[in-house]
Amino acid sequence: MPELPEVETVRRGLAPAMEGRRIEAAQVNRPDLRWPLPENMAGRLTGRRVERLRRRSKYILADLDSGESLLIHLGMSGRMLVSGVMLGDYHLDHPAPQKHDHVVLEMEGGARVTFNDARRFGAMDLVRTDREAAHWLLVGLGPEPFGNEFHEEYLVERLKGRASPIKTALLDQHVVAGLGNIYVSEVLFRAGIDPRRAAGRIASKRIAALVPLVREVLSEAIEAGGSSLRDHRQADGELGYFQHSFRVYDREGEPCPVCGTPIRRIVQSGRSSYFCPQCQK
DNA sequence: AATCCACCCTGCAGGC
DNA sequence: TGCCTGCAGGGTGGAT
Repeated sequence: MPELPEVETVRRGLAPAMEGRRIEAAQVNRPDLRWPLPENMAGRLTGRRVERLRRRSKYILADLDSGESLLIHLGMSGRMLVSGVMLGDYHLDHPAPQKHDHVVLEMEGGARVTFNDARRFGAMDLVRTDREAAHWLLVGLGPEPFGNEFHEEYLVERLKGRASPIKTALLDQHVVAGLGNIYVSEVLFRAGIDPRRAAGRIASKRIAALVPLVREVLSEAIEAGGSSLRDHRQADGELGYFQHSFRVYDREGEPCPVCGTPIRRIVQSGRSSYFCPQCQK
């Protein structure tokens, strides 16, 4: 369930169950997800204390007291479910094992964290924390949308001369890290930019305006606990609710919330884009 | 460097 | 409790 807001929501949901606690047992049910899992993963996790849970782009990093970090990517369908903890006034019991439960961590304190991923586009790896920036999955990533390195001049410069559509450019994790198919459509709607326009031919002022809009959309989505499409859930089983705030995504044929023109769906680089043909030029 | 697109895998909805 | 197609929030790798 993975764009930046969903991953951040998962991180926040896992933190109380994991941070400061030891992994008492680790069960690894298959040798690979999208790529092979690291050598002796269960052994390298067992007995280790999770010092911190961090997020970089769409990755979660669990820093262990061994000097390694567990790198987690949810792919398209990955979930991290917490059980055996209190949620408000009631206790979340451990569910029966599900098909596609690939990794199960039993935490000190009684919590269980289950990684379930039907499509197996997700990934896990162990990396030395002090060398994580050089990890092959992280090394080329662009700046964090909320970081200081993501600013107007940067984005204008980065997109200068690019012939690819602005939709494709913003999906490129080397340009800015963490946006995905939903939030790019939402950002471009708010910016009034047609997703088909060549990135390098859009006025600098309009490109610059994307920076605060990216932050605005992502902030609102995080605040809402992410988006729950197709039954995806937060770590505690709750549903995010930003999907109710989509202005164009997944709304083909519905009236534009601004002008009433039917929202259009097109395919770009094999993925759906949604936009208002009247408001976005 | 930029761009295109086949591919990885399973599940589900919709049409027949 | 059919069969088939298309679609799904991810990203890589090879070709051009």
